[in-house]
Amino acid sequence: MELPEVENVLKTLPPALARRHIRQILIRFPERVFHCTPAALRRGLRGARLAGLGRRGKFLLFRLSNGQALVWHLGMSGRVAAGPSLSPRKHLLMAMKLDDGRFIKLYDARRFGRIGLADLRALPSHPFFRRLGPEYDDSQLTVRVLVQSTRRFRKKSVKEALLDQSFVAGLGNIYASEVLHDARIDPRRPVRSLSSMELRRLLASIRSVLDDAIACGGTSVRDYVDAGGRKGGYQHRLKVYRREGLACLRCGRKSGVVRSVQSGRSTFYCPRCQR
DNA sequence: ACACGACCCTGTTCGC
DNA sequence: TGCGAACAGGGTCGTG
Repeated sequence: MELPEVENVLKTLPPALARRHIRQILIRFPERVFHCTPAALRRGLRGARLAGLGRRGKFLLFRLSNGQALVWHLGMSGRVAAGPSLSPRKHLLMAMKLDDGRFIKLYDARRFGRIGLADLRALPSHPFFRRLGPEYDDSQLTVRVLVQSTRRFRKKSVKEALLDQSFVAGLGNIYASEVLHDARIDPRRPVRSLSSMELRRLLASIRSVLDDAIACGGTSVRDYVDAGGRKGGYQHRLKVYRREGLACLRCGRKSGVVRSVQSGRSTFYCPRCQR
């Protein structure tokens, strides 16, 4: 679940859920609660009123009127659903019963996700967020900031830097490959070796690819669905991700897209037009 | 101070 | 068809 998918999950949760009071909390995988005890999470949520939704990087925020927020990182397989009953219970991570009788249900098949409670006024210092880099659309994020940031990385490739949430928050494995193809940069290049002109292209591509993906409702390459159970549409726009052996959609090179592995994760790129 | 691999899980797809 | 291996929108921790 990357930034565009999280963004679409929050956009597709029924707005009517906000302003409802939380009556009951069910936590089925207490080992997935971090930085506070499950009891403290329960105490923070019970009786509170939902005040809106937010996002920071890949974290989804359920803002509460008591100044706190339920924070959820969806991991690889997080899903959310709202409805009149608790079923289905398979892979249910936690649920909140609201005062209109409906449930907000958080699912996590692989249990890589994390939930926690954060004080909204101190969000940046919360352990979940302390090391997060800038949002992709933050006006404070400039080429100059990126140039400065690349100096921290001794050996890291530009692909690995894009996956590092302290560089820019929100990119994951699909969009890292797509962004680098859009920017015509070889993913294996040491990020330190990029010129400021290349970083300018990289930043522009981060913004355009993520904006497009959000507008398309995210990428459903496997089983991602939004809060309404609907698939995204960006999988039809992917230029390289999971297109190994197929022609490059930009330069036309036959069997152009190559798959390699970096830090144990697949990278897809065109060796002709990405340099 | 870094870089790397192992590890946490379940589900689906692939190759023999 | 069966069965194990490989792989999957992620991140943290221990080790060298």
